[in-house]
Amino acid sequence: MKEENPFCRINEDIKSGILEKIPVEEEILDASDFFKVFGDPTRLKILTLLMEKELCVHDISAVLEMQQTAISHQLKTLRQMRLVKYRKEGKMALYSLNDSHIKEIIRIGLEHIKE
Amino acid sequence: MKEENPFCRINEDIKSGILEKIPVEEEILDASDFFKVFGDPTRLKILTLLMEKELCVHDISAVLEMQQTAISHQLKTLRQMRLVKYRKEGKMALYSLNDSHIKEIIRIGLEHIKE
DNA sequence: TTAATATATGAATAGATGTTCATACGTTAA
DNA sequence: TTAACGTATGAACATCTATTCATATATTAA
Repeated sequence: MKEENPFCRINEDIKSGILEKIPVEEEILDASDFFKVFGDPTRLKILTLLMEKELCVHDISAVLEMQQTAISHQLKTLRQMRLVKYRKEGKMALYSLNDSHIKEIIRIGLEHIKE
Repeated sequence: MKEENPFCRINEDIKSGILEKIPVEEEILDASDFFKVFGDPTRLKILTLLMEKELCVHDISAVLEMQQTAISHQLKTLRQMRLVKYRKEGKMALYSLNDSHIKEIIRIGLEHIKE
């Protein structure tokens, strides 16, 4: 009879038991992509700005003192990840937050680092 | 007299007004580093595993079917960011979650992607 | 139309990052 | 001590990514 769990090693049954409880691969990949968005200082700054006020691209780049193209590229990422939405008003594109999860996540993150 | 706000552009007063409301540079950098941890699939898998159960390094690498060194490197990151803690038991290092924020953040992330 | 403004985007580049490989360290058993 | 196990770590490498530069698109005013 085959020996089981000789050391710290788990057997196949326990392994599949644990695997059943955690998110499937696709969910993990989607979630890590989602969190990755918050993992860049520029994007996090943009998000905290938009928590305060709807802003156009130029204003964001002015406040952050960064180039407009850099901001536009990051806004594209934020749009694709559905974290921001925008509306056109004349030449301007006015950006705002898309979703209530965002404020909550940022709040928890800021809380964590203050401990 | 100097013209103000000719287009969408904000002036210096509004700019500093907004800047006062968002986290300072250091907080942004710390928070984005914190979020960055969740932005990698391997680390997110490890965290969801540890949400279920205290585990040793070998078990984690067995369940995730990844090399032990890869897991160890990521555990180092997780330790440095204070997301996990560990205790030694004989040869083994038993890892567990360090902080209640973590479950909450992961829960919100998973909720977001299901929408 | 031309010019100015506001934004978007592709390509290039430099820097960051995750995994692997080799190896070292610490513990326990023989 | 030697051997096996469990873990950690530095270096190398390939991949990813954020910014910059050049440029395109769209809108508005002159």
